[in-house]
Parts: sequence; structure tokens; C-alpha cells
Amino acid sequence: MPPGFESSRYGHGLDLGRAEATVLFDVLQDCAACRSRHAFLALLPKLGALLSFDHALALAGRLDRGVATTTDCVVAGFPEGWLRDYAASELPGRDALVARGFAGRGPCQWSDAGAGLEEPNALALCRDHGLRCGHVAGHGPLLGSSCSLFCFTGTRGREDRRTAALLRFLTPHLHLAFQLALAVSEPPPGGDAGLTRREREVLGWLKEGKSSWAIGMLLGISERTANFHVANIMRKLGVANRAQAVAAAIARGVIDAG
Amino acid sequence: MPPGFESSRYGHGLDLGRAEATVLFDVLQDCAACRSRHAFLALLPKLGALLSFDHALALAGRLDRGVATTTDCVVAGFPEGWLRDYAASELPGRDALVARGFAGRGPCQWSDAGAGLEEPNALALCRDHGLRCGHVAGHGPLLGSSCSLFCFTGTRGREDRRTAALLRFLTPHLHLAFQLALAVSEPPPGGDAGLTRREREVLGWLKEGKSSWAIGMLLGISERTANFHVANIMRKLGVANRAQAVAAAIARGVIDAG
DNA sequence: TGCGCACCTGTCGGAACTGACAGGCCCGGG
DNA sequence: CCCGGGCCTGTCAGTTCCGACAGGTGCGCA
Repeated sequence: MPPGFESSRYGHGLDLGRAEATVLFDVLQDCAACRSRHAFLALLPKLGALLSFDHALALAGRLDRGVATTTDCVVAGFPEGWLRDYAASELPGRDALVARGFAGRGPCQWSDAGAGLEEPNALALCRDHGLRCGHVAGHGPLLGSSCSLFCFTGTRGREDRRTAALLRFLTPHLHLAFQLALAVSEPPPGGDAGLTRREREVLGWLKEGKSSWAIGMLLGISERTANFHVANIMRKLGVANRAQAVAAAIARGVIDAG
Repeated sequence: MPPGFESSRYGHGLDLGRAEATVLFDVLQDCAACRSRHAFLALLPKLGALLSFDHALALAGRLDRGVATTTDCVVAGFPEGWLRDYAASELPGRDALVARGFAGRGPCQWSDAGAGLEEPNALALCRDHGLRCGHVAGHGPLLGSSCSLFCFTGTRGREDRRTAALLRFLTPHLHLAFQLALAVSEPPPGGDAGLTRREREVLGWLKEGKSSWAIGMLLGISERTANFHVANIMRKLGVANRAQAVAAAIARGVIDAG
């Protein structure tokens, strides 16, 4: 009998009631179906039944040698004042909470964040704005190179091990949902750009660093024809050279990075 | 009160018992934490408690103008004979079940697959090998361009609407788990290849199709120095030219396709 | 039968890339 | 203090790319 069965409640270590289990299933379904910023935004309030918070914030970005760079964000109900003060502060780019989140070091809550959290961080600013409780959880890069950070805060809220366990469970799903939302919300302009099979084939060899002559050999056509295909590829993708063509083709999913 | 609460069982439309709900949570946690083919393989048997099957198969590939190409697969317990016969048949590359799955057209089971499913497909072959029940579910490209297909079959098994609903719920999570497993199981050789900040900066402009002269302008250095950085990038990545450098950098996650 | 399209081939010249030479400045660690 | 590394600059020769010219074949469709 699996360990979870010993408890009268559900989820390994999550200690969920029946209503919460149903909400969680709902949220997980939404996570996998998240295809826009709006869908992601709509997903956040549902978490309120599980985590109990007033405001939520999701950041996407990168962590490079300990320095966190934010590239995108979705805000759900954070106070205007807080946002303004945060932007005006020295925090953006140096917030230790963000760096910790992007590193995927596990959830962290206001009550335990004080100890062991480097300065500067947004904790004091949150308390100044009356956001007395909160959780931050993040995730490192997964399918792609982008990290995520999720912050749930407000005047009330539970800060216990159960909530931490729930966040630990949810964060990877939220990360994937967020990445999906951001990836799909900016759809590649023009899909596959109407590239022909031959042109995709040529792109595949361009990606491998082959010269026109080599591509001609590989495809059994003349070097000139390989050049002809490359020119058409560049024209259709609207790019200036082969390097950009490869990047654009990968970005649009015409070929994969492999 | 959300609709799910009206039922004495859990999950919107999934109609799960307590034990099944716990298994499902467990599986979902594993999905988000899946980092290797082995982890994905270990995840499949757990589904047995929910779907009841003997053999499982996961395919990754692409769908191009209705033609499915399989690039990778993970097999859990399929009979040797079946695999041999399938490989020897005309099916690989033309199996309508695979094409349907890669198109993400929703789960499909043996009992209803006969009607409306194009030929050729693997159904007859499965029945020949005594695999009398089964489900196929697939998913289109999500974070990346790769599609997934999951096949659960055996001599026994439920083929009802509840199982279909469960598969519909699970498939996106399985797809992401599978993509994660494949993406991470072949780690980029050498990580960031020891590229310096400047070199990553140059790569970012290469990706945009800038010439050496333009990169020099943009970075406030001479054209020659830009060339110097490009040469070092190509040497470190072990590639032949800029186009391949861009592809390799994206594949390794040094820069993103953006 | 004509039309569009994918695919193929050729030449030419200027621009860009690639690799190898040789050197300079600045900074941190042994 | 020297050494290594990141970063910067230069020259030179050979290769490759890129755009624009002008064509040919085969296939499906109206």
C-alpha cells in the first residue's frame, strides 16, 4: 500500500481535503492547457483556495552567474504603489529573492525568509506595503533557458509546511504553464513561412554548418541550386544571412535546435 | 460551488476514487520531475492502477503535411514479436494511428478505432498479437516542435469514457514529461562551452543576422575584434561557421531562439 | 492548353567570412 | 612579480556568401 493511503487525506505529503484535491486537479489541467498570458492569469485566482493570498506575481527571466535578469512578468492584483516603489528601488536586477527563485532553490516564505536570505530583497518593501504574509517559489530552466518565479502575498495567508509542500508540488507545473503562456502568446509570425520540403532540408544542413557546395553534394544538386534554395529561405524568412536564417527557423519551429 | 463538488468522487469529470486520486497526484508530480528516459519509464507502470494495461509505448516525432516521422521511442513491455513485426511492416512512417496521435486529436481506443480510422494502422497487428484492448493518445508540439504519442495496450483493460477522460487529462502532462525526459537525457555536450560574456553578446547579434562590421559598431569595437570573437565562439563550440554556431548555441541553451 | 509552382542550373561581381600571423592593455591569483 | 585569461587591434590571403541576371523541366489544376 503506497504511503499516501495511510492518511485519510490525499496527495503524498500534501495533506489535501477533498475540495482542495478537486481544485488542484482543476489547476493542473489548466496548467497543461495554458496557451496565453490571459489563461495563465485566469489560473492564479484558483490557487487562492489552496494557498490563500491577495496578490500574485509571475516573473520570467534568466540567471547568469548569480545575476537574475527579468524578461517578462504577469501581475495579478499587486498594489500599484508596491509596483512603482519596486521599479524605483535598487531591487530590479539585484533582488536576492528573485535570484533564489530563478535558481529553483525551493519555496520560501516571509516568516523564514529573514534568516539566510541575502540583501537586497523585496521583503522589507512588501512589509512596508502591508503585505505581511507571502510565499516565493521559483524554478530553473526546463524546456528552454528561461527561469520562473512566483510570488503570492497579502495581508493574510498561511505560512506552514503544508503550504510549502503544496508550492513545491505546484511550482514545476506553474513553471511549464508560464513558459507555455509566454511561448505561445507571441506566436511565430507566419508559421513555417511557406518553406518547401526542399528548403527545410537545406535548412537542416545549414544548421549543421554545411557550405553550399557540401549541401549540393549531400542533396545531389549543384552548388548553385543549393545557393538558390538558401536565397529563397532567406527571402521567405525575411532575414539577412544564413546565421539569422537558422535562428529564425529554430524560433519558428520550422527546424529544431537538435 | 464548483461543479466537481457535486460528485462524491474527485476530479472534474474524471470520476476518481480516493486511491486513484492519490496515484494521479503521484504521477503528476513525477511528470514535472521527469529528467531522464529512465524516470519516464518508471512513471508508466504507475499509470497501470488508473488505466489497466500490460504494455506501454511512447513515441516522439514530427508531423509534416500529414506524414508522421518518429524520432525517438520508449518501450515498456511490448512483446518482442509485436515490435519486430511492426518494424518489418509497412506501418512505420505511414501508421494512421501515429499520425492521428501526433496531430493531438484526442484519445482513441481499440473498440472505437475501427470506425473512421484511416488505413494502414497498427490495430490489426495488435489484435494478431493478442493485444485485444488498448488506448492511443497523442499530443502536438508544445514547447518545441516535437509531438508525442502514447499507446497503452494488453489482453485486458477498460475501454470506457472514464478512461478516455483520464487520458485526455493526462496526455498533456505525459507529453511534457516525455519531452523533458528526451531533452534532458541528452545533455548539451559541455554546457555553455566556456563562452565569455562578450562572446554570448556577439552570439546574440549573430542570431539577429548582423555582419561583423555591424556587430563591431553595436559593441563599440572594431570589425576585426568582432571577427575575433566570432572565431573564438566557433572554436569553442566546435563548429564550422556562424550558421552552425547559432544553431549550436541555441541547442545548448547558451542563447535562446527568441 | 495555359498557368502557377516547386525544383533545378548557369554566370558574374562585390561583400562578407575564415584562419593564421603578431601584438597591446588590464586584472586577479599563485 | 609573473602568468594566464579576457578583451582588444591589426594585416593578409583564400574561401564563401549573396544578389541579380537568365533560363529549363515536371507536375497539378482550372
